[in-house]
Amino acid sequence: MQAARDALVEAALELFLEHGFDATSVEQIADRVGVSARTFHRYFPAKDDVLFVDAAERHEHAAALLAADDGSRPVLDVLCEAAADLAARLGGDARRQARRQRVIEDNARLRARSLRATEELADLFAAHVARRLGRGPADRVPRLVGTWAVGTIRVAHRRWLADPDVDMVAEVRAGFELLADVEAATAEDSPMAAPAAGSGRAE
Amino acid sequence: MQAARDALVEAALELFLEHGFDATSVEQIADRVGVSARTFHRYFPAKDDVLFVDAAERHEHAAALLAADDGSRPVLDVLCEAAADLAARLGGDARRQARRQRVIEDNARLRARSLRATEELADLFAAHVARRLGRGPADRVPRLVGTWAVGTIRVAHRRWLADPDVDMVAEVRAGFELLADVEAATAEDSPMAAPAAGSGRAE
DNA sequence: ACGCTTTTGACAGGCTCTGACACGACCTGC
DNA sequence: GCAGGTCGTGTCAGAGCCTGTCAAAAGCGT
Repeated sequence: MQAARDALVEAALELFLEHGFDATSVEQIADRVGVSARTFHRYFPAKDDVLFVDAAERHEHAAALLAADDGSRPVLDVLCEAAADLAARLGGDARRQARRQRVIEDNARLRARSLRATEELADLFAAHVARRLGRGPADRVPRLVGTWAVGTIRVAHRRWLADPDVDMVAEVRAGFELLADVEAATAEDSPMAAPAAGSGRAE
Repeated sequence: MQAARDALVEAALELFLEHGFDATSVEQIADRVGVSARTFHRYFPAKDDVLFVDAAERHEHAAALLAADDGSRPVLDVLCEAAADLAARLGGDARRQARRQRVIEDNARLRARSLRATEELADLFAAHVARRLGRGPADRVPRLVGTWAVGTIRVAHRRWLADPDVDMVAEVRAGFELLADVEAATAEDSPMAAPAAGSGRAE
């Protein structure tokens, strides 16, 4: 049942905010919804998972965006769009997201796991850059660009968490503007690996 | 006893490589060294900690490097040096490090925690950039640069893990070369936030 | 109503981590 | 020499997370 699942997420969120993540047991969450702890674990393999249900689908959406890239625009622009989309979704359901993030933010283990999710995103981005550049997904440039791109998202996210008035999408775009100068290195026909800093960027 | 502690680390590493992280219990580790499980937990609050003992001191060293910055060189150069130093240490004790990393790499939870450590490093870098630029440590530019810098380290690290022949230090320097174009934005006297990059395109 | 599948609950067990208490070794000052 | 402190360690107990297994119950098509 999707309803029970949602109820569990909601109950968990409330309890986590009320007593803290570690201080609330799976049993308490299950009790509040009226199911057994075993049932909780059938929906969510681990207690943590109740907080990370939507990350997966956000990533799928980003992957779809990247897959739809027809190659008509610079790679960085495509990444920027995907990043902005992710940011919009992250900030979207603001009420729930904010609560969720507050729980995650003050628990080292959860923060770690959240970072893990962004690393997967970085791999996704890297794979796309690699595709566009005709290189391996583990090559230096794709990996770096992918990492920098999601780093930009994460910074926007953290700034938004600290101050809800921040416009995450604008933050992401601003970040990519700052990053945009490496563009020359990611152009399809550039010498690319060329570490010669002097490389004319304005081609 | 430092000896017992080291012995525990060593035994844990062996067992983890042999049976996997989850499949080895604290008791097994303790048994191999000849102490009780309770003693293990006295040295290491959690089983995971046995793998992350040295990260802290690496970070302290990086912090010291940054603190020694006299401001005579561009910030990015300073970050690059600190990053290269970290890379050298990461690749240093190669035998042990490599085993350690192999264990971490094929376990999602440990990967996550490892990322958490690099996030702390990002904050360290961001704080230094902020100091140099006279801005707040949570401001956009410092955070972004810090994040990108440690992202660069992480990419170098991952590439080294995948292929031990990769020179991590060179990898880091190459990464910073690619990133170096944002340098203008981090110069002390630049308009900095100015998103008006010369790049004609965007949005 | 009859089976089939899915969902749920109950019980059992293994593991991690923490807390409380005891024992011995090793100082230290009287 | 000896009382008292501390430090490392062991033992025991307990809470909590997670998993496996089995059985009951609830949908659902026929």
